[in-house]
Amino acid sequence: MKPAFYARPVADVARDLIGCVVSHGDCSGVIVETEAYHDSEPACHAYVGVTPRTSTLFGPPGRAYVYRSYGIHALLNAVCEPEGVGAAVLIRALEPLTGVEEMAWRRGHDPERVRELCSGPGKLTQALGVELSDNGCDLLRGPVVITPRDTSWQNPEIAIGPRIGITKAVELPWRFAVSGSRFLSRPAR
DNA sequence: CATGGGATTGACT
DNA sequence: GTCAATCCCATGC
Repeated sequence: MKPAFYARPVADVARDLIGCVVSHGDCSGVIVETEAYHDSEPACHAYVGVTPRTSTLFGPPGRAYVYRSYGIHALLNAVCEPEGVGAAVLIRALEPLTGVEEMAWRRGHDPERVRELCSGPGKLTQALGVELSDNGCDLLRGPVVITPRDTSWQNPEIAIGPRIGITKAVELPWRFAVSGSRFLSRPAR
């Protein structure tokens, strides 16, 4: 993934991240679901402006924004658009690729039930072992890395719809998911 | 300094 | 379908 990839409109990056691979250590998965967030709309954390929490979002693109949700889960985002704009793509679901045994162990699950390993934004960070300390890490250098689509994922069929689990700016069609994938947090429209 | 809410999940009725 | 867990941090006094 080139640095310029992330310095574009966040919804474009969200769409183009579908099919790319997220890795952490020996564990990895193909991105099958994303959502875009931008400081111009109230569902985005960056809507309130630059604070200690949102400084990562306004920082250089191509970094990880990791935050704690509901006091329990870590959620992984890729910071987008030029520095000074607060925008990021939330990674919502992965199709497990490598390190399945390790991910199942972290999730306290049977490795056979691959479908439930990374089918949600909180699940995939737990499976990969991504934590709050990974906030701000360079997605080109790691520890969390995103790499381009494999040849088998060159032209995924993508379903577009409204974002999930938010109460503001509910109408924006900024959720992107692989049509018919069995690894989504929720089925695509 | 106190308070309230949340980009979720899993357990339970 | 309902609901609690749990903690960071933005906001307001």
